[in-house]
Amino acid sequence: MTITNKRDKVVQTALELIAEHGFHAAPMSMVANRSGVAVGTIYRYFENKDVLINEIYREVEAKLYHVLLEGYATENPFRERFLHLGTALLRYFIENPLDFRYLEQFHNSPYGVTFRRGKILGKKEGGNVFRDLFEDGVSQQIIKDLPLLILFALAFGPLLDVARDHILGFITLDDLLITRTIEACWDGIRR
Amino acid sequence: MTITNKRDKVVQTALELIAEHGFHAAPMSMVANRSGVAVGTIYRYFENKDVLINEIYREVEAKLYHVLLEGYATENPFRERFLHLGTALLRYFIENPLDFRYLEQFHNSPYGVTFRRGKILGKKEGGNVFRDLFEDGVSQQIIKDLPLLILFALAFGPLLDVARDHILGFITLDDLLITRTIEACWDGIRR
Amino acid sequence: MTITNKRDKVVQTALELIAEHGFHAAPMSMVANRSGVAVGTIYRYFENKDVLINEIYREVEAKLYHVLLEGYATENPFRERFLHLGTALLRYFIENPLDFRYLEQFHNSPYGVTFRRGKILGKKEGGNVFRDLFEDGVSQQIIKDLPLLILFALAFGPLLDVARDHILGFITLDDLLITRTIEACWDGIRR
Amino acid sequence: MTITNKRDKVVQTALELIAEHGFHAAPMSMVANRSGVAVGTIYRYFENKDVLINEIYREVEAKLYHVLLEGYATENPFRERFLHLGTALLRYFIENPLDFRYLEQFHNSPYGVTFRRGKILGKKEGGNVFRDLFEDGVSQQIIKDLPLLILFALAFGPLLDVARDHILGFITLDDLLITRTIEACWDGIRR
DNA sequence: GATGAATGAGCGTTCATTCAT
DNA sequence: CATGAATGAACGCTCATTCAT
Repeated sequence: MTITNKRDKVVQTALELIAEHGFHAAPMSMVANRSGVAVGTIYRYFENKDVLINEIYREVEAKLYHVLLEGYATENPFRERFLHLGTALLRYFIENPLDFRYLEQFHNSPYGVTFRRGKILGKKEGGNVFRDLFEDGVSQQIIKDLPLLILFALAFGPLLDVARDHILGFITLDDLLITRTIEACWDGIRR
Repeated sequence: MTITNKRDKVVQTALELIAEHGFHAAPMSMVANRSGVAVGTIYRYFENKDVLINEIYREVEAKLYHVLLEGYATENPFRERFLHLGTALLRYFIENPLDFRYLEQFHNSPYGVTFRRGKILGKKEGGNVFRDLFEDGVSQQIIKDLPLLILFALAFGPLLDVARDHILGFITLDDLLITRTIEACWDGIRR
Repeated sequence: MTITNKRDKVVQTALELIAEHGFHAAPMSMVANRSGVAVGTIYRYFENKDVLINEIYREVEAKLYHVLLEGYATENPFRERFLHLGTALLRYFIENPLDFRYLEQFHNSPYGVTFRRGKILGKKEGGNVFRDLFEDGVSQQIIKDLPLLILFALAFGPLLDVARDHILGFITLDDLLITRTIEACWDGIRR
Repeated sequence: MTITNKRDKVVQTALELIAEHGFHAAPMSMVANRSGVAVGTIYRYFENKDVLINEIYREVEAKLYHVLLEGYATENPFRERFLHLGTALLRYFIENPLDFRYLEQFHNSPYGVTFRRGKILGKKEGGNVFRDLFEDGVSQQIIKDLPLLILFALAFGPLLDVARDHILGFITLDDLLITRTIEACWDGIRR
């Protein structure tokens, strides 16, 4: 699936460059070069570098949410829904390390500061899923009665750490390890 | 406690600038200006910007380890030791938000790449404490039999997230919340 | 013949600045200014200052060799060939004092160290002419049997000195003086 | 003969540094360091760097003249006097390569521009020797009737070139070669 | 639409010089 | 006399952005 669309080629190239080496290592001229596009062309599609960076973020986030919600059934029992999301999240990052790295770069930068509030959970559609899930769990007295953000931290914080360690090659996650890790997170939040 | 020593003033200023706005937003000239020092003076104490940045890291890390180990008794039961470290860690970050932010900037940058492996846990004295603790816990069959890095992620990942949320003002941690959060982490790792 | 090409304007400006005042007195910003070009523009054409300096050298050398070889006939008798080269060399420097000064600055600097070996004589086409000529002269027993470098020194050293004195205004070389000087050099090398 | 005098230690160190690597490679702080002296101390003895550099020049020149005039007898025949000076000059440079290199650096720099006029020959005592010698030779019709500077170039230009080649290791001068080179210079100037 | 040459503010770093001790 | 910490102008170079073609 080669990208012919220039705009998308730019997005992809910038994503790779930034994910691998940070914002510093992705001058517009280099993005242009590797995209097979002229510098000026990038500015046709994105007003400036900030806009490009934010746009990439939005696209990655959208892709991620899309995958997370695939096969997610609101009517399933809480535990099942939690395991689904946790597993999908971890798998997505393992399979898309560039996206994971980009998200990390983004969050840990002036760009991401405004978004930080809810990390994986946002404000949009995707966000509500997490929020709904955990509010549901709390009111059903299945999980601990703690502020949402703390529940998120307990549930997903370890997953992100573990994804990073895997991507950096410090550990190797297999199916069993993934399952056991997510169940440990479950132990952390359940009553 | 105003700093009179120029070297330390530079360290403090750079720490603040970087913690708040990132490495980009801390040009040497600005560090100099805000330190009330000439640019050249910085270079008397630090060979270059990289050295300055690494030195700040080392100092923050040392301060943190010192606090963590205060009152830490190897002979105490596992759970007690774990709670001690978790609580000390979280409190330290809440009380030293600049240090927390600096550590985050550092780890999430080319500088920190080499250190990333063990986040809070390192190689030195401090690091062994964490490693020793968890290996102890595993062999005593008190905590889950998982790779160390996963245990670390479960135990401390949420604490860092929660510290960040507090520092950014999204939640307010009080003693009760701190205790409950750390106990939730405990639930995550214990058998 | 005004230069419209920016690259060449930069080369010319840098040549002048360096020839007249040395490498120190030719900061890139000044070269840019006097070229009517922005600093960044220079770096489109030359990777860095070193490259610019070496490139100028190459161009001057090429121009010089070209002139020297104009009308040079390998089949002529030795003495005639020698007089041709000596005269062409001296005349070139008198007519292109900036080139002369540049070559001097270059040779007398870290840049030129690697080239020093053969001063006027090089490795390329031009260089072989000198080498061939003198080896020919030695084997024909027309000139003294001395190491090539000493022959070069005897033959061309005085010409360079004399060119310098002329350019600096300490003497004024006319056709007669040029001829007599070169013939004196001839006396120095001939058997 | 270790130098205890601080002023002289500075002169010696600066001479070495500059001779070997050029003015660039001899920051005052480095000169101070290697001299075992504080930066400020240098400024006690030399108003500024320029003064230091000119002072070193003066000392080297004086040492050189002293050696040249050793055993120089005005009453000797012209040829003998010429050979004496040429030999002494060449030998001095071979034995004091640092002095040679310093002199070259100096002459080929803004500092030396004002002195260039007479290269080896100056204005002072030493200078008169050369001037007197050649004016004598011309009026006695022993050497060619050419401007003094041209005679100097013919007589000493090759010697300097040859000294440089020796110092840089491109040739190795022995007694025979020295003699033959100087006699070739003699051939260049004699009638 | 697309191009890429051109721009220049801004960065990290060096080093001659000063001056309080 | 001697010290060396402190200064800050100046340098080489980068890169986001513009605009004539």
